Amino acid sequence: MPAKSPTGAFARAQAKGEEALRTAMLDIAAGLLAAEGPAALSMRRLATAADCSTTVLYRLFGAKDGIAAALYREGFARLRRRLDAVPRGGDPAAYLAALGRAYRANALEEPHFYRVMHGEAIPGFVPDEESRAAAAASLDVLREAARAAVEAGLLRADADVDEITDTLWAAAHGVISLELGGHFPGGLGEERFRVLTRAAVEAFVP
Amino acid sequence: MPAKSPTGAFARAQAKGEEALRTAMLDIAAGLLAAEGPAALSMRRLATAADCSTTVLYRLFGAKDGIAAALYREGFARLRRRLDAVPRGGDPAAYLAALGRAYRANALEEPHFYRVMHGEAIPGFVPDEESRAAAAASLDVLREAARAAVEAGLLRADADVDEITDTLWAAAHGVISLELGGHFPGGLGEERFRVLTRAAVEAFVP
DNA sequence: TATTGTTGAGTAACGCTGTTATTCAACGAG
DNA sequence: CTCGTTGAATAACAGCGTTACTCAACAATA
Repeated sequence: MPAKSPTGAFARAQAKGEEALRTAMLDIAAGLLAAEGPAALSMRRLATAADCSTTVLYRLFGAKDGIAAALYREGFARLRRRLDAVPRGGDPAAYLAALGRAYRANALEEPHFYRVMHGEAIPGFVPDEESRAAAAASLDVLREAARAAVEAGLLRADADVDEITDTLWAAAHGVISLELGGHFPGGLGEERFRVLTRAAVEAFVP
Repeated sequence: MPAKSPTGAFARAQAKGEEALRTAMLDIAAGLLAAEGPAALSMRRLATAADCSTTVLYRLFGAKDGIAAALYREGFARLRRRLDAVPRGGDPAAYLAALGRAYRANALEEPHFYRVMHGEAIPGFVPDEESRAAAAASLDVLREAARAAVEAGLLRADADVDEITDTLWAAAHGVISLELGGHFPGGLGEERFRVLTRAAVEAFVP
């Protein structure tokens, strides 16, 4: 095998145009993040992993913030896919509970991603408006589930759907954030998670 | 004034022994954190602000983690003082609401501290068991308020006090964390905060 | 075909970070 | 007076984000 043959992920994706290159680079970054945590997300480390120089990264993402933003959006996109994949059975209450479990599972299976999605991990990063809108849109299916539950008479008819949605999101995120922060010694478990989040649902039961 | 005269905060505290020195250094760190954010918390910056070398910091705190741990505990100590200062009027429900407002006010007035307290801000820092125990103890007054509310018959008698406490904490923290993350465009306001956290209380009302 | 202009990547540097080995000054004990 | 200890400063190491400079490869033009 000739030494000059391009074998890196960078060279392989380079032939397919800039967009493919960006995607490939983001894949590498996501892999690095999931495997080794946010500390491994340095420009040099990333360039080495992709077999290229840091210049390429700056052309593709502008700066490190660009990579952080891409990972932020990727994290919420994964969450969205995860939530969308939850089967909506006939029972709206069971569906809401399943969404909660899926949300938590997504967070715990890739905690580094969850931390990036909530401002931790990458020091100076603040998502722009568009990214935050995309993040909020990841919860569309939750909002729909809340609406369905109201219309099915399972939740109070006079309750605001947005209020329900935000309450549920905050409750789930709050518990998971404290769990990741180590504030529940010995972990939490699905049952305890259900207990600590059920108030957010039950308060809206007529 | 002779140039050799010790005028820095370091020199001033040095005369009072090691513990005073540590306290003074922590004060400087807390000021730097509150004023300029976690990015300003570098060993060199801190040493410069205290008019000493970085060596002193390593003797006092071991490593940067030591400073992070100290700020973590300081943040929760401030929270505790804040919550303890809330006047407990006769009405347990109003007291619980006031505790919630105080918790949020504390977080929003010094958001950098709140971020340090919840793992953000200082990349690699993970609090040890003792620090986390102290953090949990900051909420003792909330636990007491929950117990009082149960005993007053305001909350369900069969409800577990720890369950109520954790539910309230997670609800408040979840809303505030999302608020700091920019997920409520245009901010939140006390009224909206009350709305989004009231489910955590109302679910326990008999 | 020869020349020019453009695009894109690599190198090396700047100033910053956390950390520590080395050096040196001050002080108390013998 | 000398010795040992304590504690602070200096300077160095590797790594960080970022970018100015350099050069090679290719397209367009004369």
